[in-house]
Amino acid sequence: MAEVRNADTRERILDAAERLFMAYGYDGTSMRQITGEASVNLAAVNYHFGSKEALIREVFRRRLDWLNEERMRVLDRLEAEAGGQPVKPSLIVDAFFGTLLRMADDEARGGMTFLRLLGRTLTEPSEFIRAFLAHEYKAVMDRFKEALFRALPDVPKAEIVWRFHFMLGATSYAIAGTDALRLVTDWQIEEEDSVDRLDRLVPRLMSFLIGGLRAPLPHFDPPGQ
Amino acid sequence: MAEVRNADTRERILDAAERLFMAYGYDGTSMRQITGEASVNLAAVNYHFGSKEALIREVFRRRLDWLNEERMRVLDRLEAEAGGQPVKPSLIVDAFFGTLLRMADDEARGGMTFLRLLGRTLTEPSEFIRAFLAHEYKAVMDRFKEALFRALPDVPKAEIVWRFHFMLGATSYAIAGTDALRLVTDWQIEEEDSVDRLDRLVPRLMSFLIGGLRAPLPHFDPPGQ
DNA sequence: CTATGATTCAAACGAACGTATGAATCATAG
DNA sequence: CTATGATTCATACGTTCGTTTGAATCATAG
Repeated sequence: MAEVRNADTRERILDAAERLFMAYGYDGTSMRQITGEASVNLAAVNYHFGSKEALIREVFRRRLDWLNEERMRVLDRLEAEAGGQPVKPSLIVDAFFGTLLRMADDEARGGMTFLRLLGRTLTEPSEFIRAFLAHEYKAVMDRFKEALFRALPDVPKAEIVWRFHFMLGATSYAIAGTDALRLVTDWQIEEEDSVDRLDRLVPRLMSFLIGGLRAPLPHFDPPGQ
Repeated sequence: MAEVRNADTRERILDAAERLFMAYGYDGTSMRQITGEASVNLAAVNYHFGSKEALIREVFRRRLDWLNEERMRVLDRLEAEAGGQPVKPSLIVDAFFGTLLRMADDEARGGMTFLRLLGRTLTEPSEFIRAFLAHEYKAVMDRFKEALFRALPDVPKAEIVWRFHFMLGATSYAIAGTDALRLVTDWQIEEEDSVDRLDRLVPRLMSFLIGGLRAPLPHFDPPGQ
């Protein structure tokens, strides 16, 4: 029995789908674009993955499995080194967002293409995609929220959750790419070539995130508290 | 000659399109959905607007024209009150992002629906939409960047532009709505009802944004500068 | 009332969509 | 070599897409 799955076809489809979903979105990318770019037959996607929905789930799973496990490993190590004490907030933020951003340099794990796809997809309209991501992210989110709760015992938990949310947004934009940056600027990012740009993006974004996370607490004007 | 355009049909189409584009995205919303929800004939969109592309442009123009003019007016007033001195960064940020967020309470100007649409659209894959938004935003962006340059003379301009970008991302996520928040939390936002939620979101987000904007500058590790 | 132009309407267009089918081709086990 | 099951392939299905058409309806000007 010949049971060896042709890994090459599967990978070629996943690579093409990753790139096209990043560029044109889920609804904006057709099966014929994907199979054309991957140089495989139109029926190959349904044969190997079952459907377009199942394909994009696999596109994400292929990268997110490793990413979220790596995030857990880094946080494990930080907590072990802290030996019972809470981990510093900046280290927790770096474990979550820094680990993500450093994927950009790792072409074997999707590199910048996957990062931009992920950045765009968190606001993706398609319900099933957001539901899928929420499910994939649940465990790692809970771990990191808990770590932040312990690291910032004086900050109300609701406030921490909101700031985590804000940090996700800032990061998504940052990695959604230069296209979105066109909203803010029209000059090419001056004196910086694109290799340099990423090296500088990480510390830039980290400063911003930590500054936001550690900002003075808001006070609510008229009614509540 | 009967030259009075039926404003009712146009407005009903725009309202339906705004709501549906918010919920399902541009590619995910069909003309038949829009005209069905608006209770108008299928051909009405092409008759009144020309095409689906022209329709979504009008959806945005209807709201953004006022928003960006209002932002300019607020900044005008702040600069007049400062009388030559630079305006405080927190006031500039509030003029830009606070003015946006306060639209949520103004149902006549789109309210929360338009805000969520805008939040989602800044990462919209469709090239022509981002190009259109960049064009619509150019003037107001330039004004606010200039104001921030003057307010923060010690911060490199490239740094300010990036941080503006990060602030846009955090805000987009915040207004893209509770759906995206599901990534971070699964509990209903506790003790807060949805009316209360918005009143608290604004000071929460503002604290975060100012904290990020005023964070210590990053230093770039190995090579450059 | 009549004429005119704006608007609405039902119906249809060709193109593109995701998916399914059954035969052809391939690699391997026996 | 033959048999088997995995994979590829060309082709087609039924649906939905955005847009167009030409007649019907409406409101107003003269």
